[in-house]
Amino acid sequence: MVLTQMTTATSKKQGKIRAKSEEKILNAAQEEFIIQGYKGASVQSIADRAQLPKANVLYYFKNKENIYHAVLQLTLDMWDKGIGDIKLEDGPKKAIEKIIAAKVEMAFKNPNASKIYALEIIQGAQHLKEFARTYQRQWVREKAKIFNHWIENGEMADVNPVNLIFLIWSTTQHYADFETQILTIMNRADYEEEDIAQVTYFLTDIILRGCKLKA
Amino acid sequence: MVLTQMTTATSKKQGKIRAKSEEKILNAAQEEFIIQGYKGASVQSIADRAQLPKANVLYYFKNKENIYHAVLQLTLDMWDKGIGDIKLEDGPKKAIEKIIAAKVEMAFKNPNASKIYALEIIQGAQHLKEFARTYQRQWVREKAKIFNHWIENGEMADVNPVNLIFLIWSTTQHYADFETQILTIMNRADYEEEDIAQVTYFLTDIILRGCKLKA
DNA sequence: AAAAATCTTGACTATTTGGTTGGTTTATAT
DNA sequence: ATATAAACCAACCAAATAGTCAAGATTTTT
Repeated sequence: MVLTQMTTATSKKQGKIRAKSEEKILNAAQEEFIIQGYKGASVQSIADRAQLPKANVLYYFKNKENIYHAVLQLTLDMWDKGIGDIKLEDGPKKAIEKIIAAKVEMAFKNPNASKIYALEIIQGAQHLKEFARTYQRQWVREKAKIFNHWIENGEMADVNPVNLIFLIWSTTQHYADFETQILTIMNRADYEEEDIAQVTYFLTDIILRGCKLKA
Repeated sequence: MVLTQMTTATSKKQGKIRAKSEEKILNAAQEEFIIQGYKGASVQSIADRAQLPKANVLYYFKNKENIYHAVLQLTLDMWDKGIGDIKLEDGPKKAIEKIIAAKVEMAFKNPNASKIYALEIIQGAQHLKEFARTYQRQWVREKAKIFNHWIENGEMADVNPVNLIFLIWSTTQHYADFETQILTIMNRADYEEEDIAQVTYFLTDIILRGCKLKA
């Protein structure tokens, strides 16, 4: 399933100039919205970061709200794409490994998407339409059902599947959202490639064991 | 150890009128800052929520930045107070139980503090002074050392203690920060008292087992 | 009860900012 | 080559908003 509500801005396939400008604007906007917040990010600051005059930005996107919606849409698409899907035939061990690996990868490779998403939710999901807000309910229900099957079958520990999903989401996303804090605590300037493997290993190890899927 | 940089606003013990007004303002401001962000929260909107004229708000707090700093300070104090401390003599099991219980309690009882904190960190900790930014490094180092002792002693699984602390922080805080999403997914209007116990049980159970501290 | 300190508030100001306009330049199609 | 459409952009405007001020009201101190 894919989120399909495209904005006018990103839907119509136009010339490559448009595509390129829109991308520059969207990237700039994403950063500004994270750092300054929705209200704090001025169209001028987005334009500056994108190296375009303000009027040009508003030529491609009718108004600020539209820019934000486009950014949000990209974020949701990414979330949707990056979430590891699981199937009954995977069995619990492989399923958990898959979800964790996918989520950690996404957190490290695209922290900004994660941050935009987190900001939006923390602030009350004001800009998310009903559809996007409730979309995950179905996803969680489906996956929970699969986990329950494994639990009833004695293939894993009897833990609440919904909480388990939250646990995996929160721990993985944490490395993106709280990047600033984590780097400060570890006294480092940036994440490195190895961190992905290290974190994936740590989480997989402890969670699998927590689910009685590992000695 | 306590964060001790008090703002002018909260430090000087003044009359009860001042105390009462400041509290009303700070509560209103906390909500506005969460919902609207720093820039988006207008002094007028804070005043409205606090049921005071704007000029009165600015009489108690010189400017908006000051209001925000006071809110942030309260948040940090709470974080500091609410974090379960652990000691070597507790042993790993009790220590983890204590931290989880303290953090879950804080997340459910004071979600707004958690949200303000999360917003600040995600946005790059722009308003946190160096001291506050690096404060937790020491905390984490200390606790990691204790965990390492237990690990070397064979009292628990060989998991990375720093990652373990992040895991506990993220999972517990998640219930506060992503309240909106969690309630939507669970199709509920509000958290209830039992949720605290349920979540505490779930997390303690799975994490203890993940650390080989439970069958 | 008078004086001093604290508190309250409407009115005003300077600045920032989202968005518009209209004219110019550049790219594309015929 | 010429016409048409797309892209560019300086200058402008109206609304929102942080912060000031000065005068009056209330509380506290002496």
